[in-house]
Formats: sequence, C-alpha cells, structure tokens
Amino acid sequence: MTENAQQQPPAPDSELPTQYAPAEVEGPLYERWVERGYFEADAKSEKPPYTIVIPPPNVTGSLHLGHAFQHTLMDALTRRKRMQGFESLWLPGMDHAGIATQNVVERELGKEGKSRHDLGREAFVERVWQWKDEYGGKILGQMRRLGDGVDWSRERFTMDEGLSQAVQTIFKRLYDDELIYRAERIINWCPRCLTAISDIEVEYQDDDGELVSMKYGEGDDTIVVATTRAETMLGDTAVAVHPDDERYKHLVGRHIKLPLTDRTIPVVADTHVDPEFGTGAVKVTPAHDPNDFAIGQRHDLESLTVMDERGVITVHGPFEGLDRFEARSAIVAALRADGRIVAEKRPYVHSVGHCSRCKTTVEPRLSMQWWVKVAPLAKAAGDAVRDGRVKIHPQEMEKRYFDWVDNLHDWCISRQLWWGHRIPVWYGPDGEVVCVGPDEEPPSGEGWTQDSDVLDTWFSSGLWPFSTLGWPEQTLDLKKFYTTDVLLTGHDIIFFWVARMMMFGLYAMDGEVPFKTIALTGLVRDQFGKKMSKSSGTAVDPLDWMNAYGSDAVRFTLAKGANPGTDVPIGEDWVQASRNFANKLWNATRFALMNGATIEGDLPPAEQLSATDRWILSRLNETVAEVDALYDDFQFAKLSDALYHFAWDEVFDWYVELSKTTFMAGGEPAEVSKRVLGEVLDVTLKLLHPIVPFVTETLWTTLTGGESVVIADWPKDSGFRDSAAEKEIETLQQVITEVRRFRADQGLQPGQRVPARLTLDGTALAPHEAAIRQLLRLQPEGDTFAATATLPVGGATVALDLSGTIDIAAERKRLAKDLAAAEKEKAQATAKLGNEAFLAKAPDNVVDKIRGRLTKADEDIARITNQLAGLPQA
RNA sequence: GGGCGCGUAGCUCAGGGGUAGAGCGUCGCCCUUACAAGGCGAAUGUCGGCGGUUCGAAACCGUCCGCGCCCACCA
Repeated sequence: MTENAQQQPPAPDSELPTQYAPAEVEGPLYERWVERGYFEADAKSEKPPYTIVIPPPNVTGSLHLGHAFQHTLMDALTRRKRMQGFESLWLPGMDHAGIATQNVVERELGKEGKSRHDLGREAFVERVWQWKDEYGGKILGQMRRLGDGVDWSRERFTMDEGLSQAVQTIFKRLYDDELIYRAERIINWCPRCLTAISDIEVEYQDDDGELVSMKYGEGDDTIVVATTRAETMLGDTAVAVHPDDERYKHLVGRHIKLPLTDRTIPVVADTHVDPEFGTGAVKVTPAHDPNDFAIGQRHDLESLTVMDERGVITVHGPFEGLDRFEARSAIVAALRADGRIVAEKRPYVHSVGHCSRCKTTVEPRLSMQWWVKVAPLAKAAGDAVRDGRVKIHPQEMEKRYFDWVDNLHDWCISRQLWWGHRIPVWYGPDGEVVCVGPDEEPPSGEGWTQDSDVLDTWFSSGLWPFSTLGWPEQTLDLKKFYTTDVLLTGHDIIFFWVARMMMFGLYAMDGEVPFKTIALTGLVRDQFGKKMSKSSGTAVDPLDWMNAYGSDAVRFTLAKGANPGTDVPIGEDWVQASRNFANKLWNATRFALMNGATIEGDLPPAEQLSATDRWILSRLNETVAEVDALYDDFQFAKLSDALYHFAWDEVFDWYVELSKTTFMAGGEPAEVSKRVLGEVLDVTLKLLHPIVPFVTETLWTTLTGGESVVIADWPKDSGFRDSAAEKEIETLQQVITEVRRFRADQGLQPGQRVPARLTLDGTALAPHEAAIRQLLRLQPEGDTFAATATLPVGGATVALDLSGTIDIAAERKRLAKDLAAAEKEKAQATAKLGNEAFLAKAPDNVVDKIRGRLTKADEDIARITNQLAGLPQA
C-alpha cells in the first residue's frame, strides 16, 4: 500500500478499498465456488451438454506456465458455456505417466542407495503409489489457485479402477479383432530405462560422429563399406549392394571374410541400397538396425545380437564386456591396425535417436513386443477429420495430423517397466497364450504366468475422453457428455495423444468421434520469444506471479497472448500490466458504486437516453457480439484485447469521465446515467469473467448483489445500435483531444482552469457543453482572448477561444506543420481523383473515401489558415 | 531430403489490396476528489531484399536472404 492510498478517506458509498489486493480477494472465492457446487455437472440435466476433458497432467509434474495457459483457455470456454446455459463439464484428472514417474521414484530410491530390484516388483509399485499419494496432488492445488472451474467430483486417474477396466476391455477387444499382436522386430530400446519405446518417443538430433570406410574380405574378394556404427560389425551377416551396380556384380552370391571374426558373410543384392551413397556397399546387421533387419528378412539372413540390454558387447573375444561406444573406438582401432580402415570422415554430422525421457542414445534392438496394428484405426482417425466430423483449429495443423495418421507404422505398446497397466495376457506351460478380459478369471494352475510388461502410458490416456465418463459401462455420464466438445492441448502432443484418442475413441465408441474440435495451442515462451527452460533459469513458477499479481493477472496475460497456434510469450512486465487492468476495473466499479450506479429496473427506453448513453450502449452491444464471435473461433487474444480496450478506453476513459458531468448536474439525466453505467459494468464484468474470474466475481456481486457471476447469464446482444450517437461522441472525442493537444502544446498545466468561450450553437455538440468544459477545465467566460482554436464539427465549425499566456511562435509553428500535412493530403487526394484509371476501376466506397479525405483536407486548410490569420502578431 | 510457418515501432506481437496498429518501454506535463498499479499529451517505422500483377501492394504472385517448428529407415 502506498502512502497515498492510506491517506484516502474511506469511500462513503463503497465497501471496496481503494486498491485491488488480489491475494485477499482471490483466496476465499475458489473454495466458496466449489462448496456451492457450481462446477459440478448434472448428467440428468435438461440443458445441452458442453464437455471438455482435461489433458491429464503427469503426476510427476507441477504446474508450469504451459498448464496455466491451457487451463485458462479451457476454464474460459467452460465458464462461458455454463453462463450461456449449458450443462458445462470440465473433467479433471492426472496421468500416471509410466516411464516418467518410474524414473522419478527410481531416482528417489537411488538416493537411498537402492534399486527397484532391491524392492521387487510389488513393493516397488507400492512405493510409486505412495509417492503418487504424497506428491501427485501438488498440481491439483495449483489448479485451485489458478481458479480452474473443474468438476472435482469426477476427478480421475489413468490408473484408477475404472480406467484399468477400460484398458483391459479395449485390449481384449483389439486382441480378439487381431488388432493387437505380438511380434519380434527391431524396436527402439533405451539402454538406460531398459525398456522399449515407441517411434515418437525417440527424439532425433544431429550428433557428431565418424563415418569410417572399412575393407571386408580377402585378396580379390574385397569390398569397402561405410558405417557410423563400427561396433555392430560383429553382428554383420551380409554385405548388400544394389543389383544393378556393375562394380560389385561379380561379388553377389559370394561369401567374404568378416574381419575380426572367423565368420564369412554373403554379398547380397538389394534395391534398398543407394549406389550413389558412400561406396555403394552396405554392411548388414539385422539385429541392430531396422533397415538391415528388413534386408535380412528378404534374404533370409541370420540375426546376431551382439550386445545386451545395457548396450554392452556380448560377443566372445576381445570386445566382450565393452560398452557400445567403447567398443566402437576399440573396433576401429583394431581394424586400423589391420590396415582395413581406408577412409575416415570426422566429424560426420548425422541424426541420432535419443530417448525422449532420459536423452540416452537409443539402441535399435531385436525384441519380442506387443503391437497395435494401426492401419484400420488410423484410417478412421484420418477420415473423421477429412469429412469434417472433427475440426482442427488452426486449420494449418490438419496437414501435420494427416501426414502422421496416413503414414503410421504399427505402435509398439509394451514397456519393460513396472509402473503401468500390466498386459492382460497369460502364458501357459505349453506355450498357450490367453488374453484375459475384464470379467474373466486368469487361468490358474502350474506354470501359468502373466506377461511381465506394462502398456505404454499413452495407451490409457488414449481412452481418456470416454473412460473418464464411465466406459465400458453405459453410464449416464457417457450418454450425456460424450462426444466431448473441445480438446484443447499443445500442438506438441498431436501424435502422442490426440491421434491415439481419435483412433481409440472411434473404435471403442462405434465410430462416434471423441471430440468435435481439436484446438491446438502454441507453447509458452519468455518475453523475448525464447524457450523457457529450467536449466537456463528462465522458467517461471506461475505461483510466484500469481502470488505477486493475482491469478487473474496471470490468466489475462496468457489469454492476451493466445493467438491461435502460435507460441505465447510472457514476461513479468506484462503480468503487471494485467494486474493494473484488474485494478482499473476495481476502481471504476468503486466509482460507479460511489455514484449510485444500479442495475435495478429496466433500462430506460432510447428516447430517454442521452447521446452519450446511447453511444456506450451501442458500443456495449457491439462488443458482446464481437466477443461471442471471437470465442467461437478460439480467438482468445483478440477477444481479450477487445474487452481490454472497450473497458479501459471507451467505458473508463470516456463514458465514466463524461458521466461525471451528468452526475454533478443531477436530475433525471443523472438517474438514467446511473442505470446505464450499472448496465455497462454488469455486462462488461460478465464478459470478462471467464478470463478473470476472481476480480469480476468480487466486483459483480458487490455491484449487483447477485449470488455469483459464475452462474449469471451470459450477456446477449440486444441488437441496440445507434450509429448517429457513435458518430456524435466520436466528434466530441476529436474536439476534446484537439483542444487537449493545444493546451499541452501551449504548456498549460492539465489542472489549470482557463477562461474560454465556446460557440457550439447549431452543432451536434451543443448538448455536451458542460462535459466539454469539465473535461477541458474551461471556465465559463473570459475577458481577454489571445488565441483562437477553431475546430471542425460535422460540417460546421466550433470557435473556441482560449485566453492565457499563449506562445504565439510555437502555435504558429505547429499550425504551419499541420497546414503542410493537410496540403500534402489534398495533393494526394486530388491526384488520385484525377486518375481516370482509378475512377474507372476502384469501387465506389473507396472513391467516396478519397473524396471525403479531400473535403476534410480542404476544411483543415481553411481552418488552419483561419487560425493562423487570427493569431496576434508576435 | 520433404512439409508448415514467420520476418511490421526499442521489445513482444496484431493487422492485411485503398492515408501504418496495440501493449510494454521512451519523452513532457499533472497527486484534475474511482484509480500515480493513474490521467493527458508527444516521439518513433523506406511493414527483410529484389522483381512481377494492379489505377493502387506492407498485404497477392515469384525469387533471394534470415529465423523457427514438424516429418524422414542420410548406411
């Protein structure tokens, strides 16, 4: 609190303090909303449903600005729909986040000097549950702080009982439909996490490597192959060349000696080989490279695995026990000693896959895993967008979605982890394989064991839009709230999550899409547009800002940055600016309350309203219409901006200022204006509520005495428009601005009262004389007039004389500058209107516009000339 | 290698065939009884370069330069 604020006398007619203190205001409100059940949706309601399921945050996480951003938008959408009379459901929950969470708990264990194997599977999983109970809810508290209007009675977790049921049900169904199968293939293996990961969990980046060319074979039968992965040569079972490659035709079908081993390997011809690349000959390691595996299949080659799950060489000999990278240099050294290295290129930049969880270099590995056959599912997922049943917003993102679903490889879903949904498949003593459905007893007896793997975490989150509503049970919730309306999430998880929900949703719900619209957001960045990261210290804990400036300020800043599909920069200065806006709302409402603004009774009919009143009501309705249209197009930045400017520039800086004169004069116009001001604030606060729920709740309930703006009716455009009043007030604003500039140029202090004579008769501004005098600090009359400002009003002119100490030279200079500008304008417009091609081809409204500019320029020139002539000689 | 997007005021970004916009920052005056977290006023741009289409281009087309992101089995 500033000294200044403390010196303020308490406002007599207001219960509100002079300054907005978000921490005090926001605190109690959220719990009250929850207690009153405002966010609980009723499946039996007659109202039309509006559903958003939250992208479940990982239990390992805490709220970062990216969450705050998306949550603000989802909250705004569901709050608005609730106010519009929808049965609005925003369903919260969290994701068990398989690898991520297991890694975190393993790290914890590591601090105690233990590994998960010391505990054993059951105890370890128990430990993860404990961890989840203890820390997992952190983000839920942060959601409350942010003001998320979620239905806590429906909170879900991707490993809760219902979800497990759903997972087992769909697994069984897919298995029976032969859309889930088990196969041995090359998979992406993380030698640190010790599990398979799917293609999209691999992040490629350019790494420095070395491309070595090494000579295989003896005597005349030699061939040079190039590789970046020399260590895999221990597992080579062929050399491949292109069938048309004349250089090697004589070798195809022959066997050559593989160096450092006692094996010979065949030379095979395969069209996959690019004769232009390197030497045109490629070593083939079917067990450690997906391409080589394919070649191996075609030529019936043996697959030799040369390293274990940690990437340690297992081949007997000098390299046994070496890590894969140590083995690489050791083998290159050994080959060099043999004179078999014929060329080396280093550094050789090439793309290398890394585990998205721990950044370890991924090792392609031959392994038995479970797979989802995605072709038919992906086809349906693509078609649903192609035929418009699901809209992707912004539309440019569609292409990215199609590129993926239309070129999808089968999805490896088994993970060699302990934390997750266990694969519901049992193996019998005689090789039987039984997939167990949710209501079935697993086979019992000697020798039966369950598959030890768990499912990819995205398998269960792929079921999220319907499993959270009770599927596979045909619940009331499912009936009422599925298909959900909007899926709002970052564009970074289109493939991980969005596409999988589409596939599973269509499959499980008999072709009913999981959501009507996919709204993709950008990522939150710092104030310079740079990526925020913990390591560089640029990551901000949103709680810090929420505590300092209020949740509303953080929310408003994020909403203002939300241009569709683009990244969102945010800086502390901007949050401060939003806090200032909240404070402005606060004080404007205080002013209104102190002056008796009211929402009692009907709005007076238009005949009883002043032009000022009609102007602001006209603008109010335009704003309602504009905001509605922007909401429907997910244009959060624009609608926030529109509200910001309407409230601040038009309502607070003009309507409130103009109304002061009306209030001072009293009488019937003052009564009318109180009602209009109450109306304008009532509607404006409602319009702002979805984005800044806390401050609007406090102000709206104080202003209206209503129970809560959360359950208030969303404003409707009454259709009232008054373009004449808008024009009139616009002119008034121009005149006032012009005179203010004149005053400022003359060095008159803003508060200094200046005697002045207004000649407004016969102009539209006549009724506004009192307001003009008030806003311009003009005294009723003056004796000596030193300078004349003559201002244009709707065709006529207003002569405005100002007395005081006038800097004639400065005024002359300014007018000369304005005159030059007006003359230039006139010349341009004249040239344009003299251009026959322009007149012939330009549309009428443009020609009219140019004519208007010419008229205006003429008026300006006349006015300025007049003023210059009226200036006393220096 | 393919695809998408972006280059507009000091910074972050809107806009979009017919006189260049916002917020923040900057400068000047002011505690004008809602608000100094405020008010009023001001300055600031060859809208990335070059060509083309057009009566008119910052906007449309082509091309070049710079930047970002996504995809790809670059041995």
